Amino acid sequence: MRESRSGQSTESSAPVTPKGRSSKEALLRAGGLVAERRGIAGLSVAAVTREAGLAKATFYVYFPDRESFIDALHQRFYKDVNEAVAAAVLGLPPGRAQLLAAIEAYLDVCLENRAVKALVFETRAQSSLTTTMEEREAMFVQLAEPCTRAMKLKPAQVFARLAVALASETALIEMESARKVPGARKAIGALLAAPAQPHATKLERRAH
Amino acid sequence: MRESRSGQSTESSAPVTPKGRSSKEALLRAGGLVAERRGIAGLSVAAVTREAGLAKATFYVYFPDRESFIDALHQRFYKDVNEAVAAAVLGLPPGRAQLLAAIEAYLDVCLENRAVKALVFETRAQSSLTTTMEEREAMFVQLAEPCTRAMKLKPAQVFARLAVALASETALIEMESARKVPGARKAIGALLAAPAQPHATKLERRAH
DNA sequence: TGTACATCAGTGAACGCGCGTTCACTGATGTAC
DNA sequence: TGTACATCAGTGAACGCGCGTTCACTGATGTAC
Repeated sequence: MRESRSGQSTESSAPVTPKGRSSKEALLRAGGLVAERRGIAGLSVAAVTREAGLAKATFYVYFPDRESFIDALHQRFYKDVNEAVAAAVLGLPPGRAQLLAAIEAYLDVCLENRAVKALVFETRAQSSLTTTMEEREAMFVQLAEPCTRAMKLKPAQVFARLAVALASETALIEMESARKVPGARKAIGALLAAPAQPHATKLERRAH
Repeated sequence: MRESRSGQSTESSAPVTPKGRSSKEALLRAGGLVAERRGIAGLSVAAVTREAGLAKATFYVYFPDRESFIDALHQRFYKDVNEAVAAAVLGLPPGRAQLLAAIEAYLDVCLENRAVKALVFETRAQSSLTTTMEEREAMFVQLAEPCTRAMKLKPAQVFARLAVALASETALIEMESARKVPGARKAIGALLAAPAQPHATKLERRAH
């Protein structure tokens, strides 16, 4: 509403000293740990500040309320993903190769941000999404759609959503074993290799 | 812990009169409505009883606690799914046709139980799953695995999970538009038509 | 060097609120004699 | 037919609890003169 200087609505006030910055950082890091252990329902202000070793009231020095804090965690994750994906697809034209490269980059970032990815997955299901959070969610599909379109998969948007779902499920598989699962990554490639011929579903290819 | 007679831990005590049965039914139906509107976090005892037009205390006549109630909703949904899927795959051998038939049946049940399906999707992400709920969740993958195995998709379990993820995402798509989305159903068929040849991911098929 | 002041980080204690749950109780219905 | 009793459904009011949030305040640091 007010936010005179920065314009970032997820921050109560930006810290100006190094100590302040590190406290805010500590809160966000603690948020990741708590989210991993207790999920979104357990992501209380009390739990986060306890984990960070700060007083509850300190939380409100850096974030206007709980929702903004969750949004900030969300935002961070997507910033990481965006950068990694952008770097990975650099120079690749929309199509299967670009889509798979983007998914690979996404999976790598998920592995580095296990805690937050879990939170993202939870948040997705709930109606408690901020408008900005919903927009970030839709981003993936928007990014994938030109690829499915170039692959002549119709309807392109539906295939884009399904591709994102495959990536998301694979991220979960990898989170469970806490490492890359090449079999799963290859599986995505195999499924997305299907030619979109209308009669494909009625044909048996291998079995004579 | 005790539960002398029925052995069903999700019920505080089974109603014996028709009136009692209808009250319990009203609570479960109200639970579905509230879950659809407010999600799992909004599925409070107060909200459910308000919706059902009963006193809060009445809730505890039929359910030992809130968790058991959610579990009961969960259980109902899976019972419906199980029956529909079992009927749909009757006589079909494990394989692509069986898998697609099962998914079709699953999607139909989801459309009839929009509220509860949303709840299931939410619950899946949270750590708050009961043991029995986790078991019900794993059921889908167990059912799909013989099919992916028969389709020579390796690793079969990974493909089974991805197939379930595709079905789940399609259920969400259909819930959003509140009706069947044939394009999405066909898309699943197209993706699951991919032959599992090891080099498939490196080949471009159509583009010369 | 000493002191007055502004700035920012940080906090203990309290607030109201809605939650899940329990309690002691009422009222209706059916059966026994 | 009348009455005593058991059974079950259902409830209003209260309970403690943990939550998010606010308040008035302290302490440390840096700068001005």
